[in-house]
Amino acid sequence: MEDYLERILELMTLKGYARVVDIAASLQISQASVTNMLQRLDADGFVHYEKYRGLILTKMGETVARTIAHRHQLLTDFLTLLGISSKVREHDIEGMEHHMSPSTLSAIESLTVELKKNPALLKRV
Amino acid sequence: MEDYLERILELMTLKGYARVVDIAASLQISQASVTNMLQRLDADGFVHYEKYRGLILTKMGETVARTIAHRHQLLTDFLTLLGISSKVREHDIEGMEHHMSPSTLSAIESLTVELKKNPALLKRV
DNA sequence: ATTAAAAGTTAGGCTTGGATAACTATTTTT
DNA sequence: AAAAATAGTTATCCAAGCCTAACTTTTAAT
Repeated sequence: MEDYLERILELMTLKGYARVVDIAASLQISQASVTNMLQRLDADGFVHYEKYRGLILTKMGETVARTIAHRHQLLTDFLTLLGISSKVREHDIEGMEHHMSPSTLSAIESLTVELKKNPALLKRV
Repeated sequence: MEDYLERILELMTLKGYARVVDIAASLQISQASVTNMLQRLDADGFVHYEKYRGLILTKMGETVARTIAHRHQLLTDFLTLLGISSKVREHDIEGMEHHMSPSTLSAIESLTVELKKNPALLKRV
């Protein structure tokens, strides 16, 4: 569910709308799976979805999606700083991001800030 | 599967054997689920399992389990250094550990080493 | 040695999140 | 406006991993 919300926000931002076919291509899953999940996201109040007509994020859906996107960015920054290649980085973030608590994330966030100020230390990593 | 191997090694080390009932208690799942997974671990060559009689790790199973345990310890060290409370820490590690690539892990490992040498920086995190 | 308790197993079922195939609706092309 | 192409939906199925209930085996107590 989080992956869907993340991708929907991304498409919305990029193109102004998020179609089933685009979400499916972006997540590399079938359109049928997307339709299915959209019905759940609607039932759970994260999107308003009208069949054949499209969807928009609800207030709540957008808030959640932004939190997820922020988390993703934060992890990207951190792993980039550690010199992890973009492919491995994306794979790892994909796996980890939905399981990390706010306190761990905020610690990593401030660690990243400090590391950016300390290239000497980073060179040793 | 990794969770099982990790816990089996832990019980083996701690008590010299790993019974179904102990694995179940430790992972907080039913005994039935444990039996089921042991059959898979045996089929996949990670343990030798004889029903009603117990189990031992194969060479391969032990190697894998040690790798998993090392990874877990490494993440524990890192998050401890960041000041994450043990409860949250365990929860997060549980979620993340099975999705991290060797390169990310080794970067975090050497980062942890460097951070230990730099308490001034850590204080700011 | 019998019975009771504990441990282990099997069978069958549920949920999540995927898939394919067949169908319907919408959009684009001619 | 009709036909073709694209998009979206529904129905049905699958696998992983968990569950409970019912059963069997082993161990412990009397």
